[in-house]
Amino acid sequence: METVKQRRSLVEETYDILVDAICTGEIRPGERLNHDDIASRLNVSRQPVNSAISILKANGLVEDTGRRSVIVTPFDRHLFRAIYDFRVVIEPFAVRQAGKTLTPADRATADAVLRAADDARRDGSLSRLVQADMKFHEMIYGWSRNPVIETSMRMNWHHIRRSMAEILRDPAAIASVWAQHFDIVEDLFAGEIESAASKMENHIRQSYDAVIRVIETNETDRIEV
Amino acid sequence: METVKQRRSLVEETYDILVDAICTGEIRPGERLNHDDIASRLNVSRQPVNSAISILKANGLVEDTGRRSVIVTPFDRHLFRAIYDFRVVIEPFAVRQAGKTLTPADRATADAVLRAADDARRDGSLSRLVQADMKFHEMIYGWSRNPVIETSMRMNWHHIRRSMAEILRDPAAIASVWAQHFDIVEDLFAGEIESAASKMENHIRQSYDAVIRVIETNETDRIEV
DNA sequence: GTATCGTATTTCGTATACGAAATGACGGAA
DNA sequence: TTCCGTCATTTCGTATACGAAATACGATAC
Repeated sequence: METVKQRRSLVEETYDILVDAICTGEIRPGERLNHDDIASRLNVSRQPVNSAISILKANGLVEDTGRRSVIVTPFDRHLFRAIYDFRVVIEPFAVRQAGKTLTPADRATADAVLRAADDARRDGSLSRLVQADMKFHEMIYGWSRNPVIETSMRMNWHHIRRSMAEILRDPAAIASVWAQHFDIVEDLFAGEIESAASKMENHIRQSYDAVIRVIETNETDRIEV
Repeated sequence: METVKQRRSLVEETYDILVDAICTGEIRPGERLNHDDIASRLNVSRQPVNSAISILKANGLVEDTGRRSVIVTPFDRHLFRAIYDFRVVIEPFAVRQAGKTLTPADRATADAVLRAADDARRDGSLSRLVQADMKFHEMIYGWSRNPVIETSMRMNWHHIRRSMAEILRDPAAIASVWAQHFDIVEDLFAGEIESAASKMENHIRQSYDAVIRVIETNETDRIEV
């Protein structure tokens, strides 16, 4: 017999919904979060909303204004630079660690992830494409068997998601990104760990350049207080 | 004129107190957190305790049992391995970044931190020594001007604190740790960035070995459910 | 004596209540 | 008209209330 599905608490549900709303831009940077409003919209009381917002605050997705409401932490070019600098180091590290324990059985996972991206490309679904990109990198984190990589990247991905949609608007960029993902997987399963790691490093550097290009182009759109 | 001191909410106060209690071992791994109990002990209502525990849960310091209480996440040798593997990569990275922007004015900060450690050694205060060790590394994170390093290491430090006290019980280890810190600072201000980075890598590897040694020796003490 | 079930008690999650601080609106004085 | 003070309203943080689920305990059957 199997165990009963663990009911998620309203706090967790609320938290996830708010994270998503922030990452998709449904709630804009700088916008206020009104407890009553959110509570009635989600059809819960203010109490779970309050707890969820405490978590968001602890994670830096919203910030205190010193007044009577919190706001969505504004986009910050410096933060993106920091995240990508960080990834340039962490992602190749994850690849090297992954290479140590990888088994042929993991190939199936990789194929599934790559296929999901193909499907999303065909459907032209931007959000599924972002999802697939995240899944690819999370797969590598998982293979690294280092939970610290996974948890420390989780927060970053919330921010990355906030920009990723912009990059993947360009079909050429999409093709290039997934060609690189494919190469990295190939190298990994061929046992060419160092080659995979350095391809990953290049992959991140290129994404970084793309993000910066997009942010600088859209800069005027994004300056909002 | 300076701004009025922002009153901290009971949630934040409670959170900090609980983090501290967990890290010092006052609440043991595996122990349950009783809302009523904590609330009356801290002289607040259950509501801020509830929110604080939600944050602890989101950060992995406590975990759901599926029953009616959360427990302090048990010590996990695998986690320490993961944290130190991670640090072996991140700390030298932080040093390299720090080297890019370091100015002679930062020397004063470094001296203050090193002196604080000396004072703690003389007083034989273990907790202040742990504090000083953390301050040293946080100083480097700060110099790196990469906020991601700082935030991703914050959670890890909670866990590191849970073991650090053990290492620093050995006077020889204390001397060695701080000699290494001193060398790293010297190299950094002499502009020998690569040398500083590689000394940092060795420093972390050695601390890692020390942690593992301590944990393995004390293993029997620590297995508690 | 042991196993099993029913009931009392504890404990948590969520809703609601309440007070304090921030915001906004209005009106009077300069 | 502009500035400032007062009062009404909104909004948040925290406390308390309440129902549901988990645990503890005791009684009954074997």
